[in-house]
Amino acid sequence: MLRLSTKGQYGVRAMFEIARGQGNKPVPIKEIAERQAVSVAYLEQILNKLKNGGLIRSIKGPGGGYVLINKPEDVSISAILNELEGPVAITSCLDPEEGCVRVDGCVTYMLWKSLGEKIDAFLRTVTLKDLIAGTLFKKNLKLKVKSQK
Amino acid sequence: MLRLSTKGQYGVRAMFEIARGQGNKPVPIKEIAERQAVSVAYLEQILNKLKNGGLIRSIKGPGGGYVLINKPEDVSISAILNELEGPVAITSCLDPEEGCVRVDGCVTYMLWKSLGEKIDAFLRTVTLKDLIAGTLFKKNLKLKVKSQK
DNA sequence: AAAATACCTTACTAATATTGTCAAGTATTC
DNA sequence: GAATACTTGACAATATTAGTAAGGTATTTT
Repeated sequence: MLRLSTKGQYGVRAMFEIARGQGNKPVPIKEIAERQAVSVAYLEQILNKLKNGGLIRSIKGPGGGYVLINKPEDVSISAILNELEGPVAITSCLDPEEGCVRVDGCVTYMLWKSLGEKIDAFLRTVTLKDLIAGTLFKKNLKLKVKSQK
Repeated sequence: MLRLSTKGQYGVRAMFEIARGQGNKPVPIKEIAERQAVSVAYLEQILNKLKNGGLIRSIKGPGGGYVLINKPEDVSISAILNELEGPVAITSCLDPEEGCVRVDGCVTYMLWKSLGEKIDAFLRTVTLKDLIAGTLFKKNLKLKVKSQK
């Protein structure tokens, strides 16, 4: 359950590829597509969204490609996924574009809301730099959920 | 993103209804269906899974209905969702029934794995009793993610 | 200037998953 | 034995996902 779409997954990986090329040359879409074994056409849709969201910019012409707008340490996974799939919304109640329909006293409303917030809080703490450095594993060990029932 | 299916949502609410009737009489499916404005036929599918999963049992005949097998404080949301939708698996890589196909060094593997674990850890801390008591909100305030970068 | 490279946009389609409905049972109690 | 209630399996409508296809436009290098 709670599967992330391939768009989100590929998007994060594409951003990773672009971030890795940071400082050197722009990363052409073809290169990203090859490394991820995804079609250029599909990637174009994804990168387009990220571009409109102000996360990357494109450089045309030979030698061109995509470049990050911000530094890798300033790009969170949350920001990437938000652009590609909108905010975390476990239920339609919590989707800003929909809203609560059901009558009952919304017993579960707080449950799904809390879960969504927890997820986003986590995704905000992880950045592209973490992916590049491969520090995620270590870092995660230090992130603990403290229950004080 | 990360939407939970209605099956999972209705399932949790159905379990809530059954838990609320605990100690009194078995809760007939018709009653649950009415309170949630869901068809009996659809609910049957859901309750059937929960029954096979050992979370509830059914009592036939007039006056019959569904009853929890364990106490509300021993039934976590995680257990319910696991039965209805399988374990949290953000990507197919992490689905026990599938597995990793992609070639690349799995840069994001730990990311999705960590997220999945975080989600499940949270869902394990919330039980039907919490929903009944309405303590979720307060409790959640005390659950903090401690980042020690 | 023209060719090569690379991005840009829109439309469309196939596959899959979700969200249910429907029908015909079986079991139990009053 | 009639009413109540659960049980099972097949099926269909809808929505979403995942991806293709085609025909652009913009920029740089030679």
